[in-house]
Order: sequence, then C-alpha cells, then structure tokens
Amino acid sequence: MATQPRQSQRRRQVLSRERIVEAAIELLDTAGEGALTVRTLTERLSTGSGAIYHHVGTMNELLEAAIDSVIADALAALSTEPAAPVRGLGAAGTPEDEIRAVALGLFDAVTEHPWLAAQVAVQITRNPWGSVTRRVFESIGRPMRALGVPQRDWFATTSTLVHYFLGAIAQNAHTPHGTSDGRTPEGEAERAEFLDTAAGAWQDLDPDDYPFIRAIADQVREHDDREQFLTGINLVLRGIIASYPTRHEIAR
Amino acid sequence: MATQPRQSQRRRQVLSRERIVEAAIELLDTAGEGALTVRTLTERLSTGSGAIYHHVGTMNELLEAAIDSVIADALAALSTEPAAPVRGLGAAGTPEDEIRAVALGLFDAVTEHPWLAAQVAVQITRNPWGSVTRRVFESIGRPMRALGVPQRDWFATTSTLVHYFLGAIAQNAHTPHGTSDGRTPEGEAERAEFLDTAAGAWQDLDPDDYPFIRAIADQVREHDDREQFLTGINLVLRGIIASYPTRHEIAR
DNA sequence: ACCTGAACACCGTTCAAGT
DNA sequence: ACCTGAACACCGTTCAAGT
Repeated sequence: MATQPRQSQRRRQVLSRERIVEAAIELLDTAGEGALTVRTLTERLSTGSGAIYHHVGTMNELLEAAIDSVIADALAALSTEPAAPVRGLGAAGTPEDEIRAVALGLFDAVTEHPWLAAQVAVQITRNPWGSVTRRVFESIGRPMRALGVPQRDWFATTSTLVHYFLGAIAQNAHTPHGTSDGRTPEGEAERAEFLDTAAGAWQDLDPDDYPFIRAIADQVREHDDREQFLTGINLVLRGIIASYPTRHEIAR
Repeated sequence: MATQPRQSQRRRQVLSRERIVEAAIELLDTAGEGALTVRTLTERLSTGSGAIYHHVGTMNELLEAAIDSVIADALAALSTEPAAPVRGLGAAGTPEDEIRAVALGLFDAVTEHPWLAAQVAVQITRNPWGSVTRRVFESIGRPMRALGVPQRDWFATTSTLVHYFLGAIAQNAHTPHGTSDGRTPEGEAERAEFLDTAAGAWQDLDPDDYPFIRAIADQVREHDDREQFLTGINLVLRGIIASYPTRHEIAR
C-alpha cells in the first residue's frame, strides 16, 4: 500500500516538558540541590542538552516549574482529603483549622523536598507575584474570609500569614547540605546534633553583646520546628482575630 | 648605610578582608546581584584571584561577610540614634515602637541594598542559626522581654516575629532584575508598573479557580510595601500581646 | 518538529611561581 | 606572608547538523 508508516509513535518514551520536570524533581529529591544541572538531566533522560532547551526554555524556568508542581501537589492533596486529621491536629473544621492545615501541608512538603526551602525563597524574591504566591494566597484566603476579616483587609491579613510561612519555612530548611532527608531517624539525629552545636555556640557568646541570645539558647536546643511553626501561626491568627472581634470570641 | 629598606609599607593600599568585603558590597549595590564574581572583584581591586582567596576563603564566605556587615550596620545605626523618629512613626518609646524600629531598619536596609533580600533568604536556609539570625533575634528579643512575655516563650514569640520579617522582606525585594534601585522616582514608577501588571494578570484569572485572588487584585495594585509591612508587624504584635494580657492593655 | 552533541563564554577555585 | 595569573573542572546556553 502507499500509506506512509506513522513514525511519530515509534519512540518508547517521548520526551516532554512534564517528563523533564518530573526528572528534575527526582534529581533534586535524591541527590540534593547541587545535583540538578543540564548535564545530569541529559544523562538521566539519556538525551542531549538541546532537547531539554527545546522543551523547557531555560534552567530557571525548569526550576520554577518544579517548584510549582510540588506546591500544587501539596495544596491539592489537602483539598481532596479535607476531613483527614492533620498530624497532631483534630479533624479540620473551623477556618483556623483549615489555615493550619494549609500551613502544615506546605511545611511538610518542604521536609519531603528539602531543596524547596531555598528555591521558594529565591523564586519569591525574583518573582514576588508568581505562581507560588498566587497558589498560597488563594489557599489561605478562602478560610481567611470565613474568619470574619472585612474584605478591605483580606490582602493585608493574608499577606501577613503568608509572609510568616515563607520566613519560617526558609529558616526551617533541614539538612544543611543535602546529605540526608528530614524525617528519617538519621535525619532527626543529625538535626538534633546540629541544633545542639548552634545552641552551644550561642551559649558561649559574650553576655554583654548577646544577653538575650544566651537566655534563649536552651529553648533553641530543645524546640521542635513543626511545633514552633504551629505556635507562630496561632500567634498570628490570634492577632488577626483580636483585630476583628465582632464575629469570633477571642478567648478559647 | 646598611639598614634594609622596609618594603612592607610600600603599597599604597594594602589588600585586606575588610577592603574586599567593602568592594563586594559596592559592586552588589551598583551593578546588581549577578555582578559579583571573582573576576569583577579582581578588576575592581586590581589584583589576582589568588589574593582574594588568600584573605577570604571562598565566594560564599565573602557573601556571608557582606550580608553580615550590612545587617550589622543597619542594626547599629538604630541603637545609636534610638530616639530619632523612624520614618512615618513617632519617637521610639514603648517596646512595640522599638520592635517596629528594628523591623523597619531591616526593611530599609533591603531597599537600599536590593540584593540583600535574596542573599539573606539563601543564607538563612543554608545556615539557619548564623549571624543574621543571631543579630536579628538579639535586637528583637530585648524589647520582647519588655513586652511582658514570660521567659519560657521568648524564643517562640521572637521566632514568630523574625520569621514574619524574613518572609516579608523576601517577597518585597524590589527591582526584578537589578536595573534600578528602590526609592528613586524611576524605581517607584517601575515598581508601580510591575505591580499593575501582576494585579492585571490576577484580575484575569479563572474566577472558578482563583476567586480570592481576583477579589484582592485591586489591593495588590494599590498597596504600599512598607505600610503593609508595618501592618503585618502590628498584627503579629497584637497576637503576642493578646496572649499575655497581664502587663499590657490590649486596646489602644 | 524534535533531537544530537560539539562548541562557546563564563564561573569558582587551585597552585606553582614570584616578591 | 602576601600576591600573581595561567590552568582546571564545571556551569548554562547556543546552534549547525541530523532524522
């Protein structure tokens, strides 16, 4: 017959933007921040550098896409199982619970993908109103309305909460140099040692220069990141609620 | 005579770690984030790369030193003129005023040195308990005690405030790619245009996917960074004060 | 259209060699 | 001790050439 054989379907796995992003995330997760280069990607995908640029544009765009993908997944996982009790919390119910759930969802995404902390921070400075901001604002904003904040202050209150997240997540990036992950026993031990060293150094500072630092060194040593993260959220929430006391009682 | 001529003093300006850090800051301020490389530094200082490594160890160490220097200066400037009225505020007096002054001091340091935002964020993720954290905690911690927070919560409340600063500062890094600085008229105009574009894009999002984002797009367009920064601090402060109502009255 | 891979400009860092 | 600058390994990106 004269029909031309279709050749497009012959490859066993077509290269695509999605597959590249996926491979990038895998690389970052398994080998750490410094491991994602065009060359390691081409090896992993057994292709040439030109192929990557054909699909993805630039290395920075690839990173943006990787961040966006992980954040989107983390937030989507929350909304599909909204009633599931978040670790350490009861079932979601009040707007405060929902906000806490979103925050902890992001926090846990960072512990799963330690490279996220630095990458989100950098991306936020480069593109303050990009997809990360957009997604997080939307997720926090919806329960924010239910908190009784008047519309003219939606932006201000949501910003405050989101900024707190970002800062806390940045400072809680675990695993100093990508050797091990966050929640494994080894990761925990490494982290405890790390904190102990830092607290010890603070303990030894000149009391005239750093009286406060010395006074809290022990609390640094013993604190739990996730718990402290939650405490901070509750503090900010209390500030918001105290500012708009009409609909909610302040004390609980 | 047989006395050997001293040759050590012959150079007109001896290279030193301090001079290198100073030159690095100048380079970052005038030419932007991407302009600081070993080669540009050697040109500016008319020396060889080996000389820099002899004094400074590594590029990352140099960046750390530059950050530390700028932050230290910003905080020191505050404590030498504590009674000077901070822009837009009355004279410092209450602990809240002092906390606001520190926060705005950092905020203004970032507008003066736009590269600070990204660099601080990255440094915080790499070294969460380094000198930046230490300095800022100490500056915030002292007035925190005066707020009436019990000692066992000093770390928690200070962390929360500092994390808010860090996040807000990261997101408020002005000048997308280092073309102009923050507070000049051109910078203002560029920034207004930038915000307008972002707000416009948010306006056009799918109302089903992003109802909240669409609702606040106008507030994004019209908000002032510094004012919003202050609003957020006041919100967090209110949360803290509301949690320890013994010593202070909540309302004002 | 999709992909290959050599080549390019640039980066941080090292180190034998000078004073 | 302090400095020079060529050399090294590595990076992101481009592009003529292939299918």
